[in-house]
Amino acid sequence: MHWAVDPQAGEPIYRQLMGQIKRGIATGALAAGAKLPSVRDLAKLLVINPNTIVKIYTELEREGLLLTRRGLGTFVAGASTRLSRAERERLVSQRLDGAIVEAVNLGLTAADLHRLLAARCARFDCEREKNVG
Amino acid sequence: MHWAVDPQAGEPIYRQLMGQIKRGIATGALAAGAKLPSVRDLAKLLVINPNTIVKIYTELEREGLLLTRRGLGTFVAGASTRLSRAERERLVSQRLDGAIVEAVNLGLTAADLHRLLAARCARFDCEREKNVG
Amino acid sequence: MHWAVDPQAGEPIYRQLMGQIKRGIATGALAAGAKLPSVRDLAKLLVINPNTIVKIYTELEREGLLLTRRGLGTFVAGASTRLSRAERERLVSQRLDGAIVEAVNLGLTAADLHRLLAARCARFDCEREKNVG
Amino acid sequence: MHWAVDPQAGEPIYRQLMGQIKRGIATGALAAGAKLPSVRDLAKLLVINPNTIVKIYTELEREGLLLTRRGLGTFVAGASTRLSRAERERLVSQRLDGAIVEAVNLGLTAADLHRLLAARCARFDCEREKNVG
DNA sequence: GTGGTCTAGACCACA
DNA sequence: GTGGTCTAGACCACC
Repeated sequence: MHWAVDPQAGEPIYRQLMGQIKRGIATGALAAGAKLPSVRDLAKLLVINPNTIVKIYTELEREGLLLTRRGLGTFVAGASTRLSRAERERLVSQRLDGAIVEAVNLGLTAADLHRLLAARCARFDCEREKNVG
Repeated sequence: MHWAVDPQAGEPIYRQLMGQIKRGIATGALAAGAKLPSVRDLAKLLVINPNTIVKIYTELEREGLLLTRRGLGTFVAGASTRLSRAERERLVSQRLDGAIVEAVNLGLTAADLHRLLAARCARFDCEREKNVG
Repeated sequence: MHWAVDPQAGEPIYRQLMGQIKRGIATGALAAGAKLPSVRDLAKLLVINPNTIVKIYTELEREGLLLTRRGLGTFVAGASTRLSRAERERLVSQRLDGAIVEAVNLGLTAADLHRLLAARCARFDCEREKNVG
Repeated sequence: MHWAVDPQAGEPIYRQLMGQIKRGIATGALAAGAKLPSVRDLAKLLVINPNTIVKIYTELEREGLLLTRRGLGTFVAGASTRLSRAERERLVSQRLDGAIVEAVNLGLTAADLHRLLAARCARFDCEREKNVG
């Protein structure tokens, strides 16, 4: 896993890093059960404050993506600790709504959206295979 | 023009709305010379603070996209720069990528995503008709 | 609403205060839509660090009990923003499990538990009526 | 004696287990002179660090509740102080109160609570039989 | 005025 | 060693 944040970017550091971890888990770069760097190590590596890492790990644990065991460290959670089906679909739908509004405002149709979605899904599978293979 | 902001979204209200106006101009939904809603009308419609609208109009006027004529209202300035098709698809694809990462993390498949997308598009059309009709 | 925390207690300050707010909402002392004290005001009142209040409000917003609107303040959320039925039952069941384990270890039976539960529910309704009435 | 700890609970593991032993002694489930599991057996059973067990046994010995005899194991010391019925019901009621507050906040009724309690009690009995049988 | 983010550094509890 | 909590104080963005 390659760690990097840009403190100068408009997006807050903690949000950049959360996205990075989420993508890592989604693509398989961070497998279930894998141990994440300790709070202090990651803070030192990225030259940011440890509390910022604490915030990120805490937030991702609340979302069910990470598990933390005191004195041991923080780990990638398995799929077992996840939310209900309806809850998960609601979260994804929220994201899709953002894409739909964007598309409508830019003059794209529902058909365009489905085409783009298929294209991005395909590309996403490619990244995943690299990590698995 | 379809106006919508989400006060709960991470993106600040004023930025959501500025983006919407810029995109409206980019796609032609807001033609050169078109009149924008008055500050108080738009504030009432979106249930947000009128000062927020004032800030947006002022900022866009500073950027040269809008023109304010005392006592008449705010209008789209001439010579709007339309985005290319590829550019617009790139913006929408970014949003879709966010939805895909979320979906993979939550154990949903590409098929699930297409199903949810279709459902949300349908619902979005319904809401739109209510506003138009 | 009466605010009080004990920095000397074993339970962390933020957890004490979270419980207090939850009980306030549950009993009706904090009605839906009510505005909570600002981060700075509450911190000054309780003589604790503002960041501790921020942590509490953030956590309760994640749980869907509070809503925060930037520049306006933090408010008690309505019942509409709540979780799915299954999700809510899961959260409550976790608490009940704790009570069951405690009961078994102390030699109480399932019948005892139901009797105690009925008694505590009754007492809880009384508190609620005081706030409503 | 039914042994169980939850590494994800807010309460630290060592405190959960210490409470369990104290309650076992209080109710008589662990009679005076009874032998406790060996450090490594209990650690393996609960999938926790053996050092944690050592810490608990040492602390309880310091409190005079346990006695360690080299090469033989750890035993319950004499003259255990049993809690009164009222005292035990009070401890369980505290746990139930937590469940009630959570339930009210999540919009569940007293009837829901009783239903969930019955369901969890039933499930708990099943697990118990598996361990006994 | 409001909350959001981040830093620096302390002390504690846990495994 | 690990994470958890809290303080003090900074600067920013938002309404």
